[in-house]
Amino acid sequence: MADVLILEPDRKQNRFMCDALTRAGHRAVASHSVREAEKRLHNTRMMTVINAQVPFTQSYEFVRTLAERGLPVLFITADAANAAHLRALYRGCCDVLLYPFTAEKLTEAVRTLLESAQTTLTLGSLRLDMVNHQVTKDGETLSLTAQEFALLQALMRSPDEAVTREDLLRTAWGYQGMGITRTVDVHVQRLRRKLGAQSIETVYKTGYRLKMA
Amino acid sequence: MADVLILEPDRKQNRFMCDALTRAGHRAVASHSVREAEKRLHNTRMMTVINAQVPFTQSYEFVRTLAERGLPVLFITADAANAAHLRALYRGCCDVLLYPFTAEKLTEAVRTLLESAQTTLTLGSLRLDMVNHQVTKDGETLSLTAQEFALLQALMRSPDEAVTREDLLRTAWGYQGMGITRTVDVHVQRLRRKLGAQSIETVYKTGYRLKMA
DNA sequence: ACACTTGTAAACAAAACGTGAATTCCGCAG
DNA sequence: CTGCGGAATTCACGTTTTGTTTACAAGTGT
Repeated sequence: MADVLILEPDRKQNRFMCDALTRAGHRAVASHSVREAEKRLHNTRMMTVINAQVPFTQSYEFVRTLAERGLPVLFITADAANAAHLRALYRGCCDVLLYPFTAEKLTEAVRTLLESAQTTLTLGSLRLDMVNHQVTKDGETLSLTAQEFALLQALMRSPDEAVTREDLLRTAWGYQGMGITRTVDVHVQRLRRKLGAQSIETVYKTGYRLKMA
Repeated sequence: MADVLILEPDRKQNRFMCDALTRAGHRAVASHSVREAEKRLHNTRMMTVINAQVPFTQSYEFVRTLAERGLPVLFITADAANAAHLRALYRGCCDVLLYPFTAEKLTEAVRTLLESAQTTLTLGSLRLDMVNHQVTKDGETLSLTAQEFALLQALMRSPDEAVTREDLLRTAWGYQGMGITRTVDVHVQRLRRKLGAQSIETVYKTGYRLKMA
C-alpha cells in the first residue's frame, strides 16, 4: 500500500497535497466528495487523507469503515480542540495534522502512518497479505476474487469468534442496514471450497466463525 | 456489544444522542417507543439509553427484562430525586444521567456502562461466552442450539435460585403471558443431557434451579 | 389411591442453511 | 457505445437443524 487518497473538497488545497505526496514518491489520488472516495476505495486498499471539515454525518461512517478495514486515515483540521477530539475518537491507525502545515509535515505524517499500518494477517497456516492481495495456505497461493478476499479478511480479523452476517456485510461489503440476503452464504460456500473445508464453521442463527489452525 | 439503542420519543433529542454516540464509535439505533425497542432487542444484545419520562407502566417491565438479560441501561432524567430513586430501583448494570448533559457526559456514561457489562458467565467449571456464542465445561466446548444457549444463560444468571417456567419463557424466549406450554421442560431435558445430569434440578410446582458447582 | 406435575420419546412444523443455476452487474477492449 | 467475460448477487429448491406439540409413562405430595 503505497497509495494515498486525498479527500479534500477545495481544489487548490487538494492539488497542493497531491503534489507534495507525489513528489515524495507516493501515488496520490484526488477526491472531492465522500461518495467519490467510497467508490474509489471500494475494492482497493490505500490510506486516506481527509479534511475534517467534510460533513460529519457523511464522513463518520466512511472513516469507520476504513478503520474496520485496517486502512490508515490522516485528518486535516485547523481546530486544535477538534484535533484532540479526533485523536481520542479514532485511535489506532489514524492521526491528525493541524492546518496550516508544510509539505514536509504532510509527507512525514503520511509516511509514519503508512509504516504503522497492518499489512498481513496470519492464522495457522493461512497468510493474508493485503499489500499484494494474496492469500497463501501452507505456502501455496490461493486465487481468491476481491469479494472472497474481503470476506476472508473480515473473518480473520476475529479468529475463533462468531461473526454475524450483518457484521460481515458491513465490514467486507460496506453495506449497512440491508435486509435479508443470502450473499454471505454463497461467498462462504466458495471460500470453503478454496480453503478446503474444516475451516469456516457456521454458527446457527448467527453467522460464521473461522477456526484457528 | 458495541451497539446502543436509544429510546427517546423526542426526535430532536434522539438525534442529538445518536450523533454523539455515533461520533464516539458506537453504532446507535434510534427508537421512539417501547414497542419498537422491544422488537429491535428481541434477539439482539445491545445496551439501551432510555428517557425516564416514557410511561412508567410500559417501561418498567421493559427495563426489568433487559436487566434480566444482563443488558446495561442508562436512564436519562431531569429530576434529581427521581435519579436517586431509579438508581436504587435498578441497581446492577444500570446508571442514571441527569438532564441536561453534554455529548461528552453521555459518551462517557455509555462507555463506562459498556465496560462493566457482563459478557461471560461462570459457574463452577461451566463458562458461557455471550460474544462467541460458546459454552465450555471443564474446558471442552459444548455445542448447544440457540435456544438451549438462551435457557442456560437464563439459569446461570440466577445460580442456586429457583427460576419459574414463566420467568424462563420471558427471559430466554421473549414470550410473555403465554399459557401452559411444555416447551421449557423439553429444553431442560436436552440441556441436562448435554451438561451431564446433576446440574439442573427441578423445583416441584415451580420451575428449575441450576446448582452451583 | 388420587389428582396433578414432570420426564421423555417421537411426531410434526418451522426456520436456517447449502448449493447449483440463472440473472444482474460492471469494468474493459474494441 | 456496444458487446464480452468474469464476478457478484439473487433465486429456487433440497437438506439439515432446531423448536414445539403431543401422548403417555413416571414421579410427587396429600
